[in-house]
Amino acid sequence: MSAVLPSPRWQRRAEARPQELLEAALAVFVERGYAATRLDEVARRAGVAKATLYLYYANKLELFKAVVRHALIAGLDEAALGQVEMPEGSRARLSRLLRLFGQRVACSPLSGIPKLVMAEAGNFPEVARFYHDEVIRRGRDLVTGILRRGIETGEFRAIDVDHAWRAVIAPLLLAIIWKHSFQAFDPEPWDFERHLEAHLDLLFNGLAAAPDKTEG
Amino acid sequence: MSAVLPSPRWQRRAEARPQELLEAALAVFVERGYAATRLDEVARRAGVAKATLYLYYANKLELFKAVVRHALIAGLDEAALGQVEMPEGSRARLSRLLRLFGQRVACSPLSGIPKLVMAEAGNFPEVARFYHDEVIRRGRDLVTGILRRGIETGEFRAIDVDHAWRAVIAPLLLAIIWKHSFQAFDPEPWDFERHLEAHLDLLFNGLAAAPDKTEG
Amino acid sequence: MSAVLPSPRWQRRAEARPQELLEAALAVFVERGYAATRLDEVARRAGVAKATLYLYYANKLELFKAVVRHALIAGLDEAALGQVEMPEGSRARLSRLLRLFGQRVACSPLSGIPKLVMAEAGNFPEVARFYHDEVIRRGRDLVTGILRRGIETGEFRAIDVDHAWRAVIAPLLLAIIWKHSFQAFDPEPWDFERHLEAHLDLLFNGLAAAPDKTEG
Amino acid sequence: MSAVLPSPRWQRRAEARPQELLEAALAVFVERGYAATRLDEVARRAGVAKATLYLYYANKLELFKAVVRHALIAGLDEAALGQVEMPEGSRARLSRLLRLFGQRVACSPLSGIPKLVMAEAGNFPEVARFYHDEVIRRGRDLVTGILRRGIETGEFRAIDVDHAWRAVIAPLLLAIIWKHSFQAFDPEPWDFERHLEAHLDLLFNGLAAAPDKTEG
DNA sequence: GATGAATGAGCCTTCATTCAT
DNA sequence: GATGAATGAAGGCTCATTCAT
Repeated sequence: MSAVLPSPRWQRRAEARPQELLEAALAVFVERGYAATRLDEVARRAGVAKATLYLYYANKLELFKAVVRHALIAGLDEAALGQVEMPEGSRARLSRLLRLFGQRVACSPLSGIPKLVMAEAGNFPEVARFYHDEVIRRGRDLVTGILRRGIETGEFRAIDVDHAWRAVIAPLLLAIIWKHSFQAFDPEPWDFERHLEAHLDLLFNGLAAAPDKTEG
Repeated sequence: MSAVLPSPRWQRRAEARPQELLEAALAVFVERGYAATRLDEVARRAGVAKATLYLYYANKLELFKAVVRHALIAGLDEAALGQVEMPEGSRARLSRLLRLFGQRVACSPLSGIPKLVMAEAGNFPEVARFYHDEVIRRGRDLVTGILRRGIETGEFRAIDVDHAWRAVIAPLLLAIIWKHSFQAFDPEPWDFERHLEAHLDLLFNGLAAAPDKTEG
Repeated sequence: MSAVLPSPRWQRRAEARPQELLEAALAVFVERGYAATRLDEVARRAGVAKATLYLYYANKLELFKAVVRHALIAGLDEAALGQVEMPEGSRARLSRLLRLFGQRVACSPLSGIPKLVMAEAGNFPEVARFYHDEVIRRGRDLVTGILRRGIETGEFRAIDVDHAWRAVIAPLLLAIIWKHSFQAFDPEPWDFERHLEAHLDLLFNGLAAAPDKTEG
Repeated sequence: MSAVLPSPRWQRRAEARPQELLEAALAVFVERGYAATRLDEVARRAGVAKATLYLYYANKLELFKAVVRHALIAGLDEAALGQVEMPEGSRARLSRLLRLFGQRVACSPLSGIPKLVMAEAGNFPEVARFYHDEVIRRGRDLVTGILRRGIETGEFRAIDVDHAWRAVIAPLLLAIIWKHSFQAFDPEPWDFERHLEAHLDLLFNGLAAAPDKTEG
């Protein structure tokens, strides 16, 4: 029978389409940011006509929201991988966590997602809330968990965990921003490894339980 | 009666104008970001015609540069000058610098500028280059200068200054991002002071020249 | 009743559009010149939105080029082809070429294009270069080709072809200028035919291979 | 009496300012053409503020008219110098006239005026009429006078003087157009001398009274 | 369902012109 | 009279969105 039917000019891909559109959109949003993303380009990369986007998403904003939701779910699964417990010391555990994040996120195309969120969160509270509640909270819990355990075991000094966790994470996020925003203008090539080592060096010395140090 | 006086169509304010324009522009850039800032709106807020902007600044980019110079670079140069004059130790010096940045930038509306730049640098290479060359470089030089001096005097350990400076700054930039993107969704109120203290605590312990600490 | 039919907001005319746009553009360019032509007006005359122009032509310059190609270059190429096919003498050939140009260009609205180019070339180097490279070169090649052939066959004197070709063409261009600039103020009606005859008369006598004529 | 009356406005205009303004304006109009001339630039070259222009000329158009009037009067006086009669033959006379025009106008900055007029006449009938009546008519009379005399004396063939005069002048005008519009895009340097020689060669051969020549 | 074609609203920038001093 | 300062009206171009097929 099918031999009789004229082959349609396009194929019905209602199933696969949304996925493909989201992936193309993610790529462009990550590269360009929200405002600078042209739906023309998204469509081109997805291999469809621009109008086709509107069959699936009401407008640019809805597409953006769908992209972030979709991408963050993937990102969360990725993050979950890093959570397997190992019977190591707190220091090794923290080290492993940060290195893992470096490999899996900061040094991969995935880094586009936190970058995108940091860049656009201000304009899209929904996105910000989602990311805060689902991603950041988990990351924070991981870090504070390790810190607290390290303090209990005496490996770390008794620091203000609820505020210090950001200082632990900050250099990794800065690395992501640097890579996406300024790397191109820095004459020296970007060396994430040494950047991370410098941070860990400072961090572990800063965390280390030691005799006494007075305030500055 | 005043009703008789013909209200002039416009006022001549050559002296005050640049200031007023910069202030209006700062406000709009901070609220909307670079790309989304409409010169129409800047002009409206400054109470002038759009064309008047072009009497003082050649184009949008130049206006932005002027805003950044006025709002950030002036402060940085001031800070650099202040640095030389104080006969303090490196630790106090670094502490003072970071606290100053916290007060003057991170906790003020000015924080909108680094936020904006981080968000949109990817789309506006000229903006990114300018910020990198004019602002970041100044900040980096201040920090690395203090670190190097501290190492020379023996206050600090011999760390990898060229890579560690970002770790010193990162928590402040993260604070800015946090404030603009996620603060609203955090049940706990944002306490920059304690955040900074936690960072300084870690940092100075991490920097402190001390007996022996082995790698992790 | 026809009143019930919803009149479509626009019509889809992918086939006919380019032609229509070019015709509208030609008319406006001829009436107003290059700089003074508003794309708004071109669009209005073509019955489309301004943005529609950009579906077919990247910008004003490209639109202009397309107009010139459509209106002039096609004719020149046609003329060049015709040249090869005719078994006439060089004199008849030159005569035919100039008469053709007279009919097709000088005496038609198309004359607006050379006029416009001559008038505005100084301000739009790209326009000038395009016209020089695409139109003038073609015209020059046609003329010099005929002249050289005529000299070879002995029909014409051995003149300085590389400099004389402009003298062959000049009266035709002057005719165009006259028509567009001064015709209206000349009490005598403009008689292109006789003007051309006077030129050809002078020209062919000037070209004719003849006994001896001494210098002046 | 005049000492008592306040000096009328028009008297002030007869002083130095208008001259300077006109000269500056001439230079810019010649360089840029009418539409592309910026009053800003005219003012800058004249060393006055833009608003000052409006004290002397109601608007851009009036300034343009004044410039053309002023410049062409000077040009005509210049041209009149060449009219002194000499006891030469018609051929030498015509040769001298064209060479003189070449030197004094085509190869001098004055060429900007005919160019300007040819370019903008279509849009400014007043200018066109003025130029036609005052300049072109004189040029035509000079040329036709020489031609008629040459025919009478038997030096020239009996040609259609009333139509041929344009063919005599055309190459010179084309030279002016070429210089201003296309010279820059021609790889070969512009050689006015040879261009003129080629024209005169053709012209005098075409004019020469000679045995018999058949068909055109 | 899919898309090529079309558009309206808007933005940055320019410039002749006018006002206030 | 002279001018620095200001502006209104455009113009070229872009792009999210919608329609006709």
